[in-house]
Amino acid sequence: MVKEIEKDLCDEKCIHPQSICFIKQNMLDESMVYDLSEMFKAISEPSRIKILHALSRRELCVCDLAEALGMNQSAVSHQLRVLRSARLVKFRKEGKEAWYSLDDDHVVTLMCQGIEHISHLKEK
Amino acid sequence: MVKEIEKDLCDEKCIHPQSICFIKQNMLDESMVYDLSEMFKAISEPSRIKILHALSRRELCVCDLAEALGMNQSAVSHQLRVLRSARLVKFRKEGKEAWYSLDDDHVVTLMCQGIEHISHLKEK
DNA sequence: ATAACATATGCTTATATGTTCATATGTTAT
DNA sequence: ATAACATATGAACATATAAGCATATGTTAT
Repeated sequence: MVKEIEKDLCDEKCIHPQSICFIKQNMLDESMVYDLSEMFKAISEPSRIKILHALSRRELCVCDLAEALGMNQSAVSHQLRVLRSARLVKFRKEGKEAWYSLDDDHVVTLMCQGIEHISHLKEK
Repeated sequence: MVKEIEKDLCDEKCIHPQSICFIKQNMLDESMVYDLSEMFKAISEPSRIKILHALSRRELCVCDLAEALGMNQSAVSHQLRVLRSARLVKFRKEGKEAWYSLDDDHVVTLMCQGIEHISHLKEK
């Protein structure tokens, strides 16, 4: 019976059919893989990490971010666009200024866990 | 006194000197940003996500990974190399085969939290 | 209306990275 | 020794992306 299922899921070339069947039965679906990828990609770029970390402390305008992080205005704006489309930050306009803040604390939580993890590795 | 510190840390161009000082005083150091970036980059690539997820279930050889994930052997091998240098997977040789497994449960924990997060978003 | 300013964005360039192909390395069986 | 096999790796190519420049958009003050 189990053999039958394995026969359906695997082809003859399999070296370890059971392993392959097991993986195939437990795979993440494509859209989950895609979303995970997008999320981690969003928080894997050094300048975006700095921006998110800064915003985790307080709401900031583009110009302040640029000045504080030593980036030029255009670069910050481009990265904020990426963070916006990943729904990680939101903003409100106040006159000429755009004040950005985190849209999603959860992602910063992930980032902080990453920080803990790395601090841990460094202690060793 | 506080004004003095701010004067040291900010230049005249600042639009909101206090914000900028605050960020500068609380910045992640460069090496942390770099390490975070490397770690998240390692788990932000679709094929690497699939590989890590598969390995989180059981030890697997290259060929099984390739077959189960529908990738060619070379692509898997290249990605395993990336994961190895990020110290996320380890392997042992057994005859012709190389059996890979996770080196670091913590990173998979991060991945799982990502999955929970996204599932949560999708429910809304 | 005009000037000064804050931000956004299209375009370009430089660089990074994933995949494939061909091949090298190392192992097992005959 | 040779053939078959599993894996690793170098080279080439295609694609993605970050950053800078120039400029557009929208706001405020005069």
